[in-house]
Amino acid sequence: METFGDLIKNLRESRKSPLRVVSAYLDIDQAILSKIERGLRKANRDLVIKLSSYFEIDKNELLVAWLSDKLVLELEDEEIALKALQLAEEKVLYHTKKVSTISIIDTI
Amino acid sequence: METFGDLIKNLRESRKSPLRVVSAYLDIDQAILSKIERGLRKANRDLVIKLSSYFEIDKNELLVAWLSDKLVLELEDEEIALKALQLAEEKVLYHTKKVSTISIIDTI
DNA sequence: AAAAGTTTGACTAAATTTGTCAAAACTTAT
DNA sequence: ATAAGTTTTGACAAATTTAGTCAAACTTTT
Repeated sequence: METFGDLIKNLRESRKSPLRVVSAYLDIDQAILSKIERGLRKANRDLVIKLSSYFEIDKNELLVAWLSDKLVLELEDEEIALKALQLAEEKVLYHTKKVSTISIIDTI
Repeated sequence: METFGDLIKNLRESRKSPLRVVSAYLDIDQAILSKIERGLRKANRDLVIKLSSYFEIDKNELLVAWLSDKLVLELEDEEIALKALQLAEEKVLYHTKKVSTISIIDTI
């Protein structure tokens, strides 16, 4: 399964852009980009957005790849990982539902 | 939906234990426990395990509640939260499968 | 072998997290 | 009402983690 780092490394190589060029565009040191590609450093949200703009790909698609990687990192080697993910999903769904209910109430 | 903080606060109150007593058992300042209960501080893994032992409840159950809260925190208000959770699930499943495949190969 | 590209590690700076404490604010019982 | 017990708050310092910088070492391409 492709990590965020793999994804942007593949994108960069398919475009034959050297680290030097992409990192200059992103305004970061090329050592950092190299490490991000190999999963040794985490990108931040702004950087992900800049990357989507550089490679001209959908912003949210890249954000999802990046965020999911962050989640997996948080889970580490926990054997309870799947259960935690599922409960987190329920919590997010609950929040969404709650917010939209409030929105509906607000409009009445 | 019940957060990790709510959960342990409810447990503590149902047992009529003051913060002073529980925090002494956990060997932390009671201010920290108070903040953890209200979601202003994050517990760490060891503390969660101590809590499960104090309240005599299943360790993994409490760890799932805690980990899922951490995941939700990581997602913040991202509208792409659900997609990221689902992709993270796929990544975790892939890892698991990969590991077990390697194990099988190793035994041959 | 020279040039271009990538990786590594050491170092500093910045930011975040964690722990401590005491006073303030509540709550409950007398 | 007040005293005692409990919880919350916020300021502060210490510790840990994360981010950025740089140059040398290593690898690949020409």
